[in-house]
Amino acid sequence: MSILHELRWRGAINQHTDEEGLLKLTQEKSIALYCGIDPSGDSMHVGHLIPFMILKRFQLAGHKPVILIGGGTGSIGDPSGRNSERPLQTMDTIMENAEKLSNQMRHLFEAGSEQSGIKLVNNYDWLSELSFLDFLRDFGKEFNVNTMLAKEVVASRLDTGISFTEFSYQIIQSVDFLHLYENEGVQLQIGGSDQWGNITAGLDLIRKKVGPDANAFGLTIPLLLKADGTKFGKSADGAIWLDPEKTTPYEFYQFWFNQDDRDVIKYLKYFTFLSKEEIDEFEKQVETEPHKRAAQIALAEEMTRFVHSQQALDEAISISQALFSGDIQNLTADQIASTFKDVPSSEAPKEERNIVEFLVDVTGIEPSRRQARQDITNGAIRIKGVQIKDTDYVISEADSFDGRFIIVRKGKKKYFLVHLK
RNA sequence: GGAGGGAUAGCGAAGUGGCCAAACGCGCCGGACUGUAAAUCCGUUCCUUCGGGUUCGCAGGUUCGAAUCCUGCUCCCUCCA
Repeated sequence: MSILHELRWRGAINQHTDEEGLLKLTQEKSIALYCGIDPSGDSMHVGHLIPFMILKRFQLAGHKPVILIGGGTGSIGDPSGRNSERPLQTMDTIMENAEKLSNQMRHLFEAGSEQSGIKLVNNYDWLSELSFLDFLRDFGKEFNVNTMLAKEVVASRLDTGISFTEFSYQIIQSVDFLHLYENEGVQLQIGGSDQWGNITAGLDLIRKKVGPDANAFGLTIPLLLKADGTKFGKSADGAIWLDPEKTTPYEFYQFWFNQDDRDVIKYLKYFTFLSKEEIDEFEKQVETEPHKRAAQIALAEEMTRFVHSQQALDEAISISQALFSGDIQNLTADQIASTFKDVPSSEAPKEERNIVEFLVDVTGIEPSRRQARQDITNGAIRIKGVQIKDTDYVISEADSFDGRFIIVRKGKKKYFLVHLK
């Protein structure tokens, strides 16, 4: 199965330029291709992962991926997918974010494979050297404002307004594509479906600068929606981050574990490197014995191992088993210290405390006394596995493990670890 | 520049002098069922020392009493120039 056929089977192709040509090219030789990310945040989240998983598939199929960190474009702000102007970030922040994203990329693309062949570039390196006059003379002349205005991203902003800075974004990204085409031999750019306009702008520029022999392509990936129609990867409390400091491996594991039956096969295709045969098998299992959650387990395991590590996965599994098997009473403090390190935690002084104060003032587990009392009355709060329904209950050392930890469970699935100091 | 319409809890949206801490829907948080799923059903959803306190764009005013009436201000939408 060729890489393009595989991507099609995985449902990962939204649109692309010249299908025939691209198919021919990718089958004939090993090509270089790129995908960019702007350092507007200090970590990727699972949504960002999508195009990069595709990049990785190209890599596995023998092609050469180039990852572009947009230190330059990030300082401008991509108007794609936005209905209002982005606030500019300081260069310090951008540089810091770029560094963090680079590290994440290295971790994802290099860990595990001894010779990765991955190339990481930062467009700040060439964009920052471009003078304003050179920009206008060398590139501005190739862009027709009418065409730029017609791009959906810009057109949708015409009534609310768009700054010249963001308007110019498509030119800047085009310069990147041209630069990589000329210097790195990059012939294909991939990205989310909102990048189509930017990608085609780049192709136009390449054709104008290089001439009719230019052989470059673009490919976009569909917007991933959940079965209930909402955006993938955003929970109520925010994005699921790849940075273990922001989303612990345990929470990350749980995120994938809890995916809807209707979505899980789609995600296996999108995010994992399991073969068609394996995924077909999971698809059958979801139909015949959904309660076993084989597909969700596979997804959670593959993703946690890929993004974090085998060790992080083992820990996530053992925390999950301890928590969801129910009886945590019998664990020792040492077991807790080693197993529960990824559960959201806080610190508390070692003293007796009313349960409401403990949940609100000491640990911040509950946002208000009213909410705390409500949850307690509803039977949603368990300390050391024991349901507490009395709002006057006093937490004491007897509720802890060896006077070192207190484990609070709120609702069915949320656990909190409190370190006693 | 002129004429109207609007701003209500996380969101949408009722309410046009007291019965309004504010209907209803969505979302959130709990609970039941289950498979740590979906759908469905139930409860809760400003804060509180449970006495009460602070809310309906912002600032004043009228009134025993204002989300509701009056004045000014800010922002948004529609029509005319």
